[in-house]
Amino acid sequence: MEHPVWIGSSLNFDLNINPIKYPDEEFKTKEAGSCDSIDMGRKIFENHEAGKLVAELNRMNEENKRLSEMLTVMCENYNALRSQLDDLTNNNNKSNAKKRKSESVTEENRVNGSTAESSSSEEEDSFKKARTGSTDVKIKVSTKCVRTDPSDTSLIVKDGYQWRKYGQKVTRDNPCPRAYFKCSFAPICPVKKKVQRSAEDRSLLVATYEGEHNHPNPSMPAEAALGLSLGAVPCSASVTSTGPSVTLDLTKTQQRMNGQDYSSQGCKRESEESAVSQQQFFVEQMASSLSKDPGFKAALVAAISGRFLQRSL
DNA sequence: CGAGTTTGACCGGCGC
DNA sequence: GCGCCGGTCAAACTCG
Repeated sequence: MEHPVWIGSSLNFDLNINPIKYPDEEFKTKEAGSCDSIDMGRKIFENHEAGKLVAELNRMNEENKRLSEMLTVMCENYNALRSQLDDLTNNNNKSNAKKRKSESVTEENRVNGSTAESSSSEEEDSFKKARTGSTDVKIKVSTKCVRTDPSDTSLIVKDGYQWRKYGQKVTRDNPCPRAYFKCSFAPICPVKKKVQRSAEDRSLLVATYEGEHNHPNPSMPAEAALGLSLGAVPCSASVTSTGPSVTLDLTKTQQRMNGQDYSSQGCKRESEESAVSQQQFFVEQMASSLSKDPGFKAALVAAISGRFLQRSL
């Protein structure tokens, strides 16, 4: 990673840049007194330009603050909506499971009867687990159908996660072998995956996922990961009397992740361990996002140039 | 040599 | 109790 490793929750870039001696300054000292009227005019012009730049910087700073606040509000709204969606999905799953139990529909029939989309997904409770009596532990089961080349014998469904195959079996109702996978991206991830070709349509790979990942998807884009899991990252670029500084206030982010604010949104971490690893992941992603953000770069350049101007006055 | 895959053996649930 | 079946284990094997 080319980005710096930031320790602590608050990042502060203090741009204490040593005054740079411009060739112009040398010219001034050498020929002091010889061109007073020209120097005066230049100084007035520079003061005027610097004033304009400082005003522009202040304006940008205000706008940045306003946008940060808007972003925070948007993310809070998003989290609230997401928790509502989760509740609705859970309720739906419960009713679906009951329905399927009564109808005695096998999973294979359901999959074959699904739409002929190249890729589809749905979630349901494990009625198999319910059958075995362990109704307390609800394992999330989802299926995904992927259309592949029928001549391709590999049972690989690309979903961004890292899987380790631990078994293969030919089942009674399907001549195609079923492969068993465990998630190997995180050592304690409980998710399992079964992949089997559809008996009726050999070009259709049916992947059945059991359980939920306790880690982010390794292939998830940085922006999506940030938006889904963290919300806004408050940051500001400012020019003060003591000099310009760019501050990333991650304390708010941390509060949101660990404190009441975050948990009240229904986004509780599953374990402390995963929370710590996720924090590290997010900090890296934030650094990456900021370094790519042209707006952030512009603000930084403006702050540095403002500092130069102040020093040269 | 270590990590991942293959494959036969084994285990537990279920129906008869 | 027995056989069937799906799921898992683990030793052997392969590959980089």
